[in-house]
Amino acid sequence: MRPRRGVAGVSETSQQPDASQRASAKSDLTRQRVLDAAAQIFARRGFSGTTLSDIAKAAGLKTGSLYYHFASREDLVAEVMARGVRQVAESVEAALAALGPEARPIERLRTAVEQHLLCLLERSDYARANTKLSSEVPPHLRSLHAANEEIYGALWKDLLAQAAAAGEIRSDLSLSAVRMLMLGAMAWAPEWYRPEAGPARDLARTFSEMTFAGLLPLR
Amino acid sequence: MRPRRGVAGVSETSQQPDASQRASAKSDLTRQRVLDAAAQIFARRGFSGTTLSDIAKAAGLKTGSLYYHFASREDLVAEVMARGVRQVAESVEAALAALGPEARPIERLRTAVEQHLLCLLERSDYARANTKLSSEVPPHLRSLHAANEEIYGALWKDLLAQAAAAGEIRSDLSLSAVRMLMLGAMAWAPEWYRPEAGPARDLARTFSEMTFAGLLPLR
DNA sequence: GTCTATATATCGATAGAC
DNA sequence: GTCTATCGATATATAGAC
Repeated sequence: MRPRRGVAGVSETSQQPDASQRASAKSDLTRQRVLDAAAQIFARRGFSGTTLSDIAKAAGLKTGSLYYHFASREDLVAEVMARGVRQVAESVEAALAALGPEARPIERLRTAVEQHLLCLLERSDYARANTKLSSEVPPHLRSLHAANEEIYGALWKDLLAQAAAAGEIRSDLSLSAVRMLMLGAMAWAPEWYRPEAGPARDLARTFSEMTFAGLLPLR
Repeated sequence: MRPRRGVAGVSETSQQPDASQRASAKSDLTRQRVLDAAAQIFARRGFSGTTLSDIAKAAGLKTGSLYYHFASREDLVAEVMARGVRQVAESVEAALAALGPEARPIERLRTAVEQHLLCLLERSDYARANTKLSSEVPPHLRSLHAANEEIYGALWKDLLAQAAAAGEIRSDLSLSAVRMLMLGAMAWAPEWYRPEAGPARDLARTFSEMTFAGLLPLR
């Protein structure tokens, strides 16, 4: 049987909260283990390079057992992707919040760039899996996922629009082209980045320097 | 039976050049049709999203017939990828040659950027297929392909190194990081670019402007 | 909840007729 | 050269024991 989900699976009127919570806790823990394994493997081998048996083995289960936790492979993929967007969004939003309300738009934009890239490179298997999966996944899953990406994309539109409105970035370039080019450069980074070549922080700095000040010699 | 390849399949001592050329021409034409169909479909649906029967159908053949022209799916993929790198390299090299020998390094670099992106966006299914496949393909194929990419990568290393040596771009940034970030931004572009949003030339201009002059207001 | 066993589908690849 | 037919491997998914 499949466990009830929603509202964290906790029955509000239960007389034995401990028992019901413990039962749900075991299921949730396994489910989490499966998701973590899936995110890690999807991030490395991509959508079609990853089978359910790969994931089950990494999570210490047999393939058939996955269907207790997920209705289908698509459902599992969709949840990994949703978590991926959410983790990046939360990372970036937290860093922006830490800047405080008096931060200038350009500083907020630079913070977003560096956090997005750091999250992708060294913080989250889910984030890496999401970017990789989003370019491989069949149209059906892609459109299911579009709404999540849209919300995060709106944050970037705002950051760029406000920087432009404040005159802190150029206004003669298409902001949507700029946004996609920046996100693209970062999305591709996990494909070639090797930690041995240097810390991710340095790469993030290089990227924001190149993006904001450009490659031409400083005047 | 498989047709002889190499030296364009033409027998130098044949008494009936017409006949032998016509025979090889038919095979070569079909082979070309298969490759074109494969490049187009791989570019759109990726490695695992594309089956041999998809390709055969698009080329007007049955699946089994593909094996007359290619020994395996891997061989077909490898040839599509090899052509992809070659087409981009030839596009860029032709544009560089057209600049003439007196062109300054920064101008050569800008030309390479714009040609690379244009080739990816609107010139070549093979180029698009190659970038998409290279991030999906199993390790075995990836290393087979590494040598081709290495050669093209060397062209970019040269362009950047010479621009830096001439003092025409900044020397305080890691050139290899810069190179990969630029190639990555362009590699991702086919994923989101829609011709309705504007000509590819404009996008190429936006990218080179952003890369060289940066997003900060012009001083 | 997880297991084993199996149904079902599909893909890459091969063999042989034409 | 292309076809039809089919083999063998592997993947997702299901059923039922424990």
